[in-house]
Amino acid sequence: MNVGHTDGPWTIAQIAAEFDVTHRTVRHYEELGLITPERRGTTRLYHRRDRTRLHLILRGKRLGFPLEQIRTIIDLYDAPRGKASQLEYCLAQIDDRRADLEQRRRDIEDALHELDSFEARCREDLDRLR
Amino acid sequence: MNVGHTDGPWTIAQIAAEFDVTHRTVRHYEELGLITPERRGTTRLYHRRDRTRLHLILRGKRLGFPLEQIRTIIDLYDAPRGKASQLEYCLAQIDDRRADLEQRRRDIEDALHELDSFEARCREDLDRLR
DNA sequence: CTTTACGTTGACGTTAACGTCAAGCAGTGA
DNA sequence: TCACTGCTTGACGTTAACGTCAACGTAAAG
Repeated sequence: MNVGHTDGPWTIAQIAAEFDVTHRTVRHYEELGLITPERRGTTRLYHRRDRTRLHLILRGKRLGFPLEQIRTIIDLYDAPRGKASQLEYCLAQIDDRRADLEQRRRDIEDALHELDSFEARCREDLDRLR
Repeated sequence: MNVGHTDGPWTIAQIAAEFDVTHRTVRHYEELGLITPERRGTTRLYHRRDRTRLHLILRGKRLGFPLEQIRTIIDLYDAPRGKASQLEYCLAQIDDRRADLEQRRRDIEDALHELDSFEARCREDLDRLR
């Protein structure tokens, strides 16, 4: 069986193409500390961990979060949680994040409902025109 | 009964305070054509229509849309829809917008689920620590 | 009648998130 | 060996979304 095909380390070009971003974008995220690829000599090598992070970054961007905030979020997932104080801090952060996301969800629901009723009005007008 | 209290025209300071933005921000939105307040002499007067638009703008911002895109959306709501061709254009735009919003909603659902399972893990760890 | 509070128009500054060269190194197939 | 392809590091440019003066008009209040 072929195992080396889907999980080896990836080059910056492969990563960029797969996530449909430019190489400059990937580098920018690294400059901000959002991803930290391995270095073989001077060349960057991306592992599964980096891909996971990139995935989270791009979703955060689609949701309109600034990169700095995205960094604190994905760092939270990777943060050490050995002591009770650290775990409690995590739980508090989680609550904050959830509140934010739920607000956005409400906004989206509202927008979708308005869109629905607007569509209904348009269809009525269109029917009446025939 | 008092009717004049809640629906007169408003000044820029009142509008800005009520929506918790700066006067500069309101002016910026006007520069981009997102709102077009009345002018009494040189002074701006904001009506219910402007408030509705501002409300849509700020929700769009919370959802991470760029102002230019927000403009096309709220213009859509106010656009003339007399002819069938115009109505059909509106309906097409509505579908586009809905697809976009639904994508965002999926992203949010995913993020919330990850947050849930992350919280569960944290709580387990915390329980085990006691 | 002058201060004080708001309002207005520039116009330049700032931050975020990259885009866009330029110039150089490194492996590799002909 | 040489040309080519891909990767790397600067470093400056750009766009969006305002922030931040400065300088001025005006209307009510003392």
